[in-house]
Amino acid sequence: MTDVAREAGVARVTVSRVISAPESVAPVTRAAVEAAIARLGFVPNLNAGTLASSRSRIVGALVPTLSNAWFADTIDGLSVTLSAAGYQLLLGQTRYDTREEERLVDAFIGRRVDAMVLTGTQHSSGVRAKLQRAGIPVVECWDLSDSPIDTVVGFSNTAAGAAVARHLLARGCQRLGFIGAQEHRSSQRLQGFREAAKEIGISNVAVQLVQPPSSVDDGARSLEALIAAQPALDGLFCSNDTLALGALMACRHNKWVVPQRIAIAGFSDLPVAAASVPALTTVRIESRELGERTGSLLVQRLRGETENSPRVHDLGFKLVVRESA
Amino acid sequence: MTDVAREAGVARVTVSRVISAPESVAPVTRAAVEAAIARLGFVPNLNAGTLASSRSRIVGALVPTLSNAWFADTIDGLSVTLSAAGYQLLLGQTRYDTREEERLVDAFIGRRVDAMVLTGTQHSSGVRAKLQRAGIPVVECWDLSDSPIDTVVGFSNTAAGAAVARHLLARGCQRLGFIGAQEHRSSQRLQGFREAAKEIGISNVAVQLVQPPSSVDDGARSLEALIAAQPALDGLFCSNDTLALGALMACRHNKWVVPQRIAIAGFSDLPVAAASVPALTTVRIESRELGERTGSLLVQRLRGETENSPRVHDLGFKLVVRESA
DNA sequence: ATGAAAGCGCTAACAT
DNA sequence: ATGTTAGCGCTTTCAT
Repeated sequence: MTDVAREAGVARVTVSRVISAPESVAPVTRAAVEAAIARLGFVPNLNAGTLASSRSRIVGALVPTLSNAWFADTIDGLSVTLSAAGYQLLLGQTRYDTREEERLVDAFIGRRVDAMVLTGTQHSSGVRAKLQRAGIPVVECWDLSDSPIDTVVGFSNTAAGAAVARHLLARGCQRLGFIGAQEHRSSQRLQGFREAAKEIGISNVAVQLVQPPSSVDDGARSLEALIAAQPALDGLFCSNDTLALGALMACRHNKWVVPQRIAIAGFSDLPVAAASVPALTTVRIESRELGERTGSLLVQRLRGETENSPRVHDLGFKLVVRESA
Repeated sequence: MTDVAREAGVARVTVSRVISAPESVAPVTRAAVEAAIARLGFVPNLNAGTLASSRSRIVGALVPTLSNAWFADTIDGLSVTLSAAGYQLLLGQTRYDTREEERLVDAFIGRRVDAMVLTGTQHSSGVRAKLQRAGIPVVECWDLSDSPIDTVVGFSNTAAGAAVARHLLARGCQRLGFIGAQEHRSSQRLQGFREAAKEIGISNVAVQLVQPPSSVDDGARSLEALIAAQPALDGLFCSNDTLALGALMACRHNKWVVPQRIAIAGFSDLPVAAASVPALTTVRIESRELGERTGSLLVQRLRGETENSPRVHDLGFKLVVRESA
């Protein structure tokens, strides 16, 4: 930068201003500086800027894994929104591990991110404390919460689970099953599913849990296990579409006709859900919008447009009834 | 840090050493410093460290979009590998746009990333020049190249396309079609596909191109357009599984029996490819491994283990023959 | 509209 | 094994 200043015959601050607040510099001066920048191929060191200004223009985001299309879509939406506003995205994967989440939060705070995005609303007290102490905007997404760290953008996983149960029961299912990953949002869906089933007197749900991240094979194996234990099963809720697709595959292998023999519902509405045979009934989550909304909320906050926006943003969900249930 | 030093009764450097090279500090001193760090809840400012040492421990990665599961998987593998080695991942999406790629490269260099990962081997001269000038390790992935910027980790897209053509021809297809996204790697696959077809005298390939990122619907619509123009089409190559799944969907709607009426092959082997009906013949790319390999190569380089490793790493591909072709 | 001075919080290089 | 000094490349604040 000193070089650019010398080349343009101005002080270093002026170069700095041309970069971060061009309109505060006289057009002639600005042109000279810009020419010098171009001539020297100068790329400002943003870390030095961060150090001096204590604003990094980096947002940190944590997801369990990118291998699940729904989280990848959320990050896609987030990344586009942030990028358009001049923010960079630092990404971490927790692998559904609390200790890893805490480690990453530390690392990101060490980098002085301007804001953090977390997946889910269950976090260790360490994470909550560190984030609070950092004093930066935090968005938790993919669920709702009564005690958000700061802001929440999501939907009610229990309500979604309940909606699926009501649908299966309405179409006449009597013996319900559930296949889900061992993680919090999946448990919430199960809880809602159970409560709604109980309301009409069905208190027995056959449950099969798998280690996240869940695979198509997990879904197939789990359904076979479920049917082995409970041959009369006629209604199945899978906590995500990947598992549901696997369950459909198991049905084809075993000639269990869907939805007659057994009705199956998934969760999240992957693009392939509509293309499966039979087409998958599922709960649509607008994963990408979730990320976009998170991003624009954060950008507003960071711009200081502190409009007293609510702490909880419920984006809802939608039961998409196709052929499988 | 000054606070920690005072609290522990040592100089600031000592605190610095406890953090970055603990073994160079006497156990007693170290314990005192660690206690002080814990007491004050001190989180070192990594940007200051970057500025002073000119090592950021950040790797920048650029993909066209995360909404394609194959790229998301590559980033997943990359992220895990880098994270284990103490590196953070700065992520950007180019949206298949060269200008956006260049903008992001600038932004990442400005952040003084220690290394860069790019998708594909076609980049503007500006990008090449900037990266060269930055003097950092660069890995281009998802293709091979004769003139890599630095290192390449991928496979031959043309060879993969040729393999698909040979397979379709071997099973008796006579009138070939291709559906692909308008982007370079897809074109490479088409090129290989065409060349292999020509070798046995078939020089006519009906082509339908779509704007990336490609969707299931794109695949369905494209096949219908293709068949409208060329009713005798009996062999189809889709440049990715998403498009192929859409094509299968169109076949079901129109009662075109697969593979008898028309054989269909996809690309990348998404988990759902095996679950589709009929099961999709495709080319398996180990997307996740591709990211892991990229990460470990980079970590080696950054550690200075400059072992004269080759510049081009061909991870290959595998034709997976299922039911659809 | 432009500049001078000071300092952000670390690490490198050289002592001791 | 620990400390001293200098400086990384910016932005801030206050002048002019």
